[in-house]
Amino acid sequence: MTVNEAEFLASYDPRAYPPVAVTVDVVAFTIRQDALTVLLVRRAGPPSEGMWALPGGFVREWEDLSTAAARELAEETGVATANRRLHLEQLGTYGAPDRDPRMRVVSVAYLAFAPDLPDPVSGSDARVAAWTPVGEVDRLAFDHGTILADGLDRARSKLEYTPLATTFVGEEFTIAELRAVYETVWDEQLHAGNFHRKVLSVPGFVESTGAVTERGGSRGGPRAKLYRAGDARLLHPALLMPSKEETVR
Amino acid sequence: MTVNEAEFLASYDPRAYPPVAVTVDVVAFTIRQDALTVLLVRRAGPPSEGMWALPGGFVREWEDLSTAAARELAEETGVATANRRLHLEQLGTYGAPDRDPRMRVVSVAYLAFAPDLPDPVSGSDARVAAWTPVGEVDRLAFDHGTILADGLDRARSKLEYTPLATTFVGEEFTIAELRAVYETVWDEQLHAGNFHRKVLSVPGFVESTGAVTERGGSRGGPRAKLYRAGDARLLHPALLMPSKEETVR
DNA sequence: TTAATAGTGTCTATCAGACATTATTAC
DNA sequence: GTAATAATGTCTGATAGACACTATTAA
Repeated sequence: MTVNEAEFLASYDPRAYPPVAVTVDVVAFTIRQDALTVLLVRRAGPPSEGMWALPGGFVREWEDLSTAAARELAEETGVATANRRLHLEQLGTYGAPDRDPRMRVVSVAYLAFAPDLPDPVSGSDARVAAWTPVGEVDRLAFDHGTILADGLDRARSKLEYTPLATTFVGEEFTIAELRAVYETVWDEQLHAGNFHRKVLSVPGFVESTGAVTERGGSRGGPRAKLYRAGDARLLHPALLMPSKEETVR
Repeated sequence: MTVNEAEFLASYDPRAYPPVAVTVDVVAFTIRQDALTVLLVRRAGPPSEGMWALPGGFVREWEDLSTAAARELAEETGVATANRRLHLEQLGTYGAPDRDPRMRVVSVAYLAFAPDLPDPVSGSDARVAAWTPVGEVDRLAFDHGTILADGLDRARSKLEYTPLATTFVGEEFTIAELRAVYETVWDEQLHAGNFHRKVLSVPGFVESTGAVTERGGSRGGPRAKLYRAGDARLLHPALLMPSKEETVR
C-alpha cells in the first residue's frame, strides 16, 4: 500500500454513503414424508410480525456471507455447519429499495439441501420455526415468496446436471430412494426401470457398497442393492426433466 | 401496518448495525476482432490506484441493483440502458470481510452481453476504460479476477442452453457469424456443417429473414442467408460444449 | 398364493458427430 | 480456373423412452 493510500484510508468516512444493511436468507430444503419441505420461521417482531418468513438475519461484522448463512441455518435447526451432507450455495441477491420498510436492506439468499433434519429447535429468542411442505406455503413476509420460487427453480434444475439429489438421502441409499427424491422435487412420475439404468450409466454418480437392504419393500419385492454418492460433481450425460420438452418461450 | 409496527419503525436505528457498503460490479463481454473482450477501468484513486478493475460503484439510495449495474455500464460505454440487444443478469455476490481495505463492501456482480460496442467514453472523472481481450487480462484489483473467472464460466455455459449468443451479433446475422460467437467464447473449433443443421433444428433459436448477405465471404463462397433471433428463451435440445465430455470430478 | 418391487433385456425413434457433396462466390 | 464457403445429405454409434420379463420378497 502506498503512502497515498494509507492517507486515503485514514480519512475515509464510511458514513458518507447511504446506510444499507446486508442480510442473508436461507432457502433450506429437505424431504419429509415424501414431500419437499422448506424451513420457515414465524416473525417474532415487526415488521410483518407473525408472518412466516425464510430464516435469516444480519451479516455480522467479520463474517463471510456463506458463514452467516450456515450460522442462521444452524441456529434454527441445530444442524452442524460441518455436516458434510449439507449442501449450501448462493442463490441470488435481492435488493429492491422498498423490499424492507425499515431501511435499505440487501439480502443475499442461500440455498441449502439436507437429508431429513430433526424438527427445528426453538431459539432463545422464542422464534417458532417449522418445516413446511412447499405446496402448503402461503404468503411470506417481504419478497421471500419470490426467493422461495427462485430457490425451487434452482433446486429442480440442479438435480438435472449435478448429483445433489444424493444430499437429500442418507449415507447409503437405494436407487428407488434416489428416484423418490427426483419424483418429489420434480413432481413427476419417473419410469423405475429406465431411471435405474440411467443412474448407473452416469460415471461417478453413485457407487455400490456391495450391501443390500435388510428387508424388501414394505409391500414386497426383492431386497435392493445399496449405493453411496460417487465422486462426480457434474452428471454426464444429465438427467433431464421429462416436462422440459416444451421449449420455454 | 399496525400501530406497533409504525412505532417500531419510528424508533428504528439503522446505525445500530455494522456499516456496510453495497456496490455493483459489471462483467461486460463483447466480441471484437474475433476475441472475447471484457470492459475494464483503470482505478483513478486509492485503493489499488492505477490497477485495472471491473467497472462498478456504489448503489444509490433509491436505486435497484440491476438499475445500478446498467447505470455503471452506461457511464463507461455510453450504451443506452434501453438497448434491447443488451443482456444483463445477476452473476453473484462477493462479500468476504477483507475484500476491500476501506470498509466492509459487499459487491453484487452483474454479467452483461452486448454486440460490438463503441470504444468507452472517458467519464468526467477522467477514468480510463478499455475493452481488453480476456486472454490478455493480468491481475485485477480486489477480487475482480475471481469475479471475471466466474463470469466467464457463466457465459460459457449460458451459450449451451440459452440463445444468448445472439446478443453478441447484430440484429441480422448469418449462421457462420453465430458459430464464430460460440467458437470465440468456448475457444473450440466447431464443425460448420453440423453446427448449421443443429442451430436450425432447435425450435425458436433463429428465424429466417428471407434475405441474404450482400456479398459472399471475403475469400469466396456463396452469399449466406440472414437470420434474426427467435423467441425461444431456452434451447431444446441444448448445444453442448464438445470438451464437456470428461466428467468434472 | 398374490401383489409389489428390483433389476435387466429389447426395440425404436432420435440425435450428435464424422464425413461427403453440391452450389456459389471472391479473386 | 481455383479456393473457400454455405448449405445439405448420408452414415454410424449412442441414448432416451416404451415396454416386456424374470427373480425376489412381504403379507
